[in-house]
Amino acid sequence: MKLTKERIVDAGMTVFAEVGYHNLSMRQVAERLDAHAGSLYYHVRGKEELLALMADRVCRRAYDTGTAALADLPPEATWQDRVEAQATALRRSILPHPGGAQLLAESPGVLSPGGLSLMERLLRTLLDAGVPAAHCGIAADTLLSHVTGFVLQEQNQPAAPPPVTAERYAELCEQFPLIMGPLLPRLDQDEKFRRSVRLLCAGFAAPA
Amino acid sequence: MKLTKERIVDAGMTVFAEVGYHNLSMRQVAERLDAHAGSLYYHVRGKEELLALMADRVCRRAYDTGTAALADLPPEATWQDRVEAQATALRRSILPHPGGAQLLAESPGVLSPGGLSLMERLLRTLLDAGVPAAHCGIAADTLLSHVTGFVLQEQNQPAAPPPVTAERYAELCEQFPLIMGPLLPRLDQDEKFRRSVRLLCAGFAAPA
DNA sequence: CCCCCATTTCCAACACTGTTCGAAAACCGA
DNA sequence: TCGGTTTTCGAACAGTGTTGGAAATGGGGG
Repeated sequence: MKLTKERIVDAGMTVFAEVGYHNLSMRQVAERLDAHAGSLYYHVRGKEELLALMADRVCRRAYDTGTAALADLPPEATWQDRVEAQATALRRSILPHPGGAQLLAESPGVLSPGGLSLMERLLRTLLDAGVPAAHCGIAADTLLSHVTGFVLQEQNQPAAPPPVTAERYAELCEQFPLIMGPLLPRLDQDEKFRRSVRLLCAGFAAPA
Repeated sequence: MKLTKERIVDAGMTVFAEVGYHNLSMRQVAERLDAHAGSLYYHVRGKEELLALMADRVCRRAYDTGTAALADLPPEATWQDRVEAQATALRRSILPHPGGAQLLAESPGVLSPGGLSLMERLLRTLLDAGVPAAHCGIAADTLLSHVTGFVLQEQNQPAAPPPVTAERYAELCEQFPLIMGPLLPRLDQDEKFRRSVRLLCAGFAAPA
């Protein structure tokens, strides 16, 4: 079948979902299309452009699932709920692809059409909510970069934390009492994300 | 001169500052030490470990410059000032290395000694400030991931924005009126960063 | 039909990467 | 000086992104 920019990005996305960001190679993408690596370069300037297109696609998917999530919201939902819905839609779109946060991070995220759509809708929600107009720009920007930053840490956390000896543990408790102490509740990532978004929203609503 | 983990990390940092994250190769690091690439692997398990060590060093430097910045603060400084000082210290430590945010992003940032130090001190300032204890954990986590997220976008913004045709510009204005509109003041990055940190602080102080 | 031309694909190469491994060298105490 | 350990070399391997010239493919006009 004929090669197309669209089809290349499709193949890139499936390979991406399978092997993750770091192991994604042009040759694998080409192989999935029964083509040779060099052929891709007739349709795409280089790997960077392909990655940028894929990042844009992630943003678009996040936008679509976001509209669905917003539609499912009960009518009495607050604007914080609407913000949270968009944030989790973005997070959920990034998470299934291992290293997906890097993808969004490396390509100039918000300049693609998909990224702009996310930004625009977020600004709309904030303005409609009565958030001080002077805040809205930084607020939306902050929230988006926070989501990618959060998922970045999330995806790079080692699945199995390295074992620590008892003495090493004691040493850590002495050196970092607050971190090790009972102050940090061991929440799962979903809950941590929820709360961090609420925290941001609280900041948005604060007076200038 | 003898090869050492410490010296390897040193060489890695200088090469890193020169060529940036994406072009950093073992062979360049080795060359700077008048050694061959294979020799590094006697002292370091692989590139990942080297990068992790370098990330830790960035955090340590951020910690040190942070203590200096805190010491220079006037006594009437608010706790928001203290938080901002630490945040900008971290940002300033990442910025001079092209792609430095990726370095912190890819290695499990907060688990290294340097990262833990940053976290611990941030928790301390938040607690001393009377921030609700239930907030502090997520707050510190959020702020740190926000800084890396912010610098990530900052460093990946194309230095020269691509030229847009007049019709393309009009199309953008119609599709994204809020983004293109007068609502987003064109601030320089320093000011944007300052405000975003203030925004986060406002959220931290909000009641549960 | 056939030929020609443009679009598209192949394929071999290049320079480079991280990493491994056996051999050579350097070091150091006995 | 010997012997053993620690350290370095140097070549190799498999893989990467990317390029450019040669081959194939596809579709109109004579």
